[in-house]
Amino acid sequence: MNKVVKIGIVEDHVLFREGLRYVLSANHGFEIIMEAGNGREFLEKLELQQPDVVLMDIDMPVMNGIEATALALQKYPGLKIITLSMHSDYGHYKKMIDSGACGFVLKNSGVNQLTEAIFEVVKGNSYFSQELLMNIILKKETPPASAELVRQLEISDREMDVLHHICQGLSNKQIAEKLFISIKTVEGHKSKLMLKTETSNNVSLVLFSIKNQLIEI
Amino acid sequence: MNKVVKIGIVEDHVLFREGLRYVLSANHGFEIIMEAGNGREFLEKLELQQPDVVLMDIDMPVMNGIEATALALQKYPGLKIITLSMHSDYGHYKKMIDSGACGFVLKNSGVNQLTEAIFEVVKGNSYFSQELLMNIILKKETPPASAELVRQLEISDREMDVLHHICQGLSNKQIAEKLFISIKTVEGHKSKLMLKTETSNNVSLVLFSIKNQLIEI
DNA sequence: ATCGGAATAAGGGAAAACCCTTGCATTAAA
DNA sequence: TTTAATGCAAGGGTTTTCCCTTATTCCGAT
Repeated sequence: MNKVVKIGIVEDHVLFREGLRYVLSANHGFEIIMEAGNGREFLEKLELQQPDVVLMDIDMPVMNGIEATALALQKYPGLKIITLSMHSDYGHYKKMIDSGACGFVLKNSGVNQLTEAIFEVVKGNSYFSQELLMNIILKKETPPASAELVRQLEISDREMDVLHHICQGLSNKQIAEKLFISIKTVEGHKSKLMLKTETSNNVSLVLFSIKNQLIEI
Repeated sequence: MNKVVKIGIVEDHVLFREGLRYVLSANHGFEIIMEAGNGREFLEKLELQQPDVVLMDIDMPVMNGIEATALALQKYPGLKIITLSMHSDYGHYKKMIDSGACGFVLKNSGVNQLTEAIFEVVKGNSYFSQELLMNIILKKETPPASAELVRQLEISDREMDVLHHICQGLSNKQIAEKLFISIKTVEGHKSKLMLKTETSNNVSLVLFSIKNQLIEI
């Protein structure tokens, strides 16, 4: 299986496209058989000839890469489409995956990565730039420093105890029994918590705690 | 910069360790200069000689890889530690990152990946197995199909209306005013919701809704 | 046409939550 | 040592929620 990989480039920036053609041509395993400046143009040219692998930009005029990918795969399910974008956020990643792309390489990656991505998808695997994946994971991590917030709001240890129990869905009575204090005391702590978090009832207090990662759910 | 990379292996399964030594030795750029069966043993041997790169298992007797990594880097900050584990979940990933590991390769990966990881960390980069990262991202995606669940629980449209308002932190009274119905009706819907979701109060109902993605927060 | 079931709406009374206030102990400042 | 501040605990009274029951409408089935 050492035949030449036929590649299509869909990218609106002419200079970038030319650079891409140049660096990929250096590899004798690749042959660029098609170029398009937007999704619509790509779909038209796709009727004439089908590449093995398509390098697809996302942001393009007339028709973007997300639509183009979905439509192209509808007609030619065997196509391997690698997203080539500068966006490394989850939204773009998700949309391209949903459209059927089997790879995602960032524009600021080296040629090596792109080359590897092409080889991987030809083999039937998927390839996603490490940088992209790590970026997504990092962004998904808890943004606010919860311990920090607890200090800022001046929530005491005992109040945190009560808060944890509230966020388990326990009633004041149940919490009182668990902590060996009266219901009234639980209510007292809860009132303080609602004051400090500027919430008005049980639910909004729990929502605040979840949103600000004061508790785990 | 073409000198031989000195490698340490910390892994409690002897067979796996031997296999690892064998496949890595095939590469003349690598030299295995140390092996240890657990974190404690590794730290002791580390006093005698320091590898460039350490392949570190997580689950080990006496001292696990998380502790060992943190302690080793405390004393030898220049060490490059690559986690070598079968666990591809976020928890293990996070703990090893926090301990200071600069790479993570799954045990069921090929030698190529491990080799690349070693080269990358030697260059000062980090390396994380694509499989691991994708697994983390996939697991973080909303698991249950919420629309499905709504149908399963036979939650009516009106009940969903009420649920949405409850999950905004509104009181029954406020919801009643918004929906132009009496408080009693709101309570009725809420009771039905609690029955269907098997929850016992406002908070547990909200928690259930969040966990099962019935609502957005 | 009528019957049964489900969704919607609402009432009464009991239980729980909420709000305000007080007492007490510990700690820090005057 | 007194004073002030803070966290914890709890009571009284009002409001809200919870639970059980009932009425009405709509709709599909007999």
